[in-house]
Amino acid sequence: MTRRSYQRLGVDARRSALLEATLDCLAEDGMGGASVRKIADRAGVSAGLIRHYYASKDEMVHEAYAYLMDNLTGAAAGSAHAASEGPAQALAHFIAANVRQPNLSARKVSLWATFIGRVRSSQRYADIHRESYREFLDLLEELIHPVLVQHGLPADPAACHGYAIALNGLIDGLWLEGSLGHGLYDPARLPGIALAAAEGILRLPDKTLVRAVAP
Amino acid sequence: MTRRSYQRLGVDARRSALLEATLDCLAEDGMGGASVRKIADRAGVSAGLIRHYYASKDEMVHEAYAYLMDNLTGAAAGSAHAASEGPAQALAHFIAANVRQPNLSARKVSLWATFIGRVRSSQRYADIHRESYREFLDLLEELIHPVLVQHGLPADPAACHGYAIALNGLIDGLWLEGSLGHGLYDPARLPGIALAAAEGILRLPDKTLVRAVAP
DNA sequence: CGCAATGTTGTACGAATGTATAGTAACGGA
DNA sequence: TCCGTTACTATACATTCGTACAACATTGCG
Repeated sequence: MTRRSYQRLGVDARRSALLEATLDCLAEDGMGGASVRKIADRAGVSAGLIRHYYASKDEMVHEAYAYLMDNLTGAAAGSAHAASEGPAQALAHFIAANVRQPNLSARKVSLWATFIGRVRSSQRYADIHRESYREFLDLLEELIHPVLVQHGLPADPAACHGYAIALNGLIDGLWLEGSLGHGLYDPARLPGIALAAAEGILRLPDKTLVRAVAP
Repeated sequence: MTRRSYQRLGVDARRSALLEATLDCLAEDGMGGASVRKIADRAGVSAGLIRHYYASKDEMVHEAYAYLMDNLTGAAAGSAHAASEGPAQALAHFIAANVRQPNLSARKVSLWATFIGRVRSSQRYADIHRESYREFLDLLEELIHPVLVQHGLPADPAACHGYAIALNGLIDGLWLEGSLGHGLYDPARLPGIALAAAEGILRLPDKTLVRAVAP
């Protein structure tokens, strides 16, 4: 019997390769169809290797969830940070980045939904969800506050928190439906819709945010 | 060998019992853990019976998805219809109903997410999703239009459609995060947050919607 | 009351699942 | 160059999966 030749990889490289393969399989087949054999196949390794890096399949899937959420929030936060010509610009870019590629992605929303479906029944998933949600909410609150101050609007912590919750809902919902691409409208309209809605929610003058993302 | 005694049920009763059991199992264990045997157990029948009513497990799960979505949209639409003291009242009640019990439910959002995760890779799921989303969007548009007219705001079809998309995003996002109950804020605040945000999105005078749901 | 129709059960079967483990080969340090 | 370490492969195993099917019991009709 001849044995497959292989290459030894560093711990980090192999682990992230396995996580990527896990996400690929989950996006394609969901929790039901993503077996260790399929994942190993996709990663180009044998099934047994998975247990060399993770105590169980469940543990690997949990890590894949955290990995995905870091990726998602990180991308949008990067957009906000890059556009530092003012508070409104930063907030506008953050919002827009969430409803545009690469965050606007059928693959990502499928993965996100698959994991969200498990939050209720597994503490591990719930912890990861709460943590990434809190991070998103905090980020949003920090972006909102200076914009309100700049326009002389009430910016007490309670108000900011409420606005952050509402904006988070808006962003999540638009990202979600836009990513699924049901064809009922053009996803290119989403940034405009999101920004106009955000202006209304925050009671900002019209076009304050819309203009901030235009070139 | 003694055989279990049983009761013959009408087609409709048995089918809906099986669908309910399917949703129960899906909410608990996700797509991966909801096996034919567990579902049959929950419904109090033997596993073989499922294939008497459905050509395959997949077909049954698909029907369970449509069943769930009908239930969700129907409940909110009922709330809007019941409160017919004016356009603002109807819209406000519709929005509030979506972020309150019984729609605000960890079980329901878990199920919804589990199904959404499969929309991308299965045409059947995609069809059901598109249909229920379109229905929701149309409903929202019909509720928005008279409110805008009443307040002398621009109410052309394009504007209404954009507003409906934004409001749908807001509602979906708040419903989602609120239902998951991460404990980061009190879900009882959600109707107020949602209505205030909706006023902003539609550029309505403050409290127009908030007052409409207060007793 | 008895019979036909069929809703329902229980078992069987092959495929696929997660995990365990023995053995092999790639790589780095001497 | 060789050797020990260990990343990695391959096989085995018990279990569970969806489905198929034959036998049975319940129900309605005559």
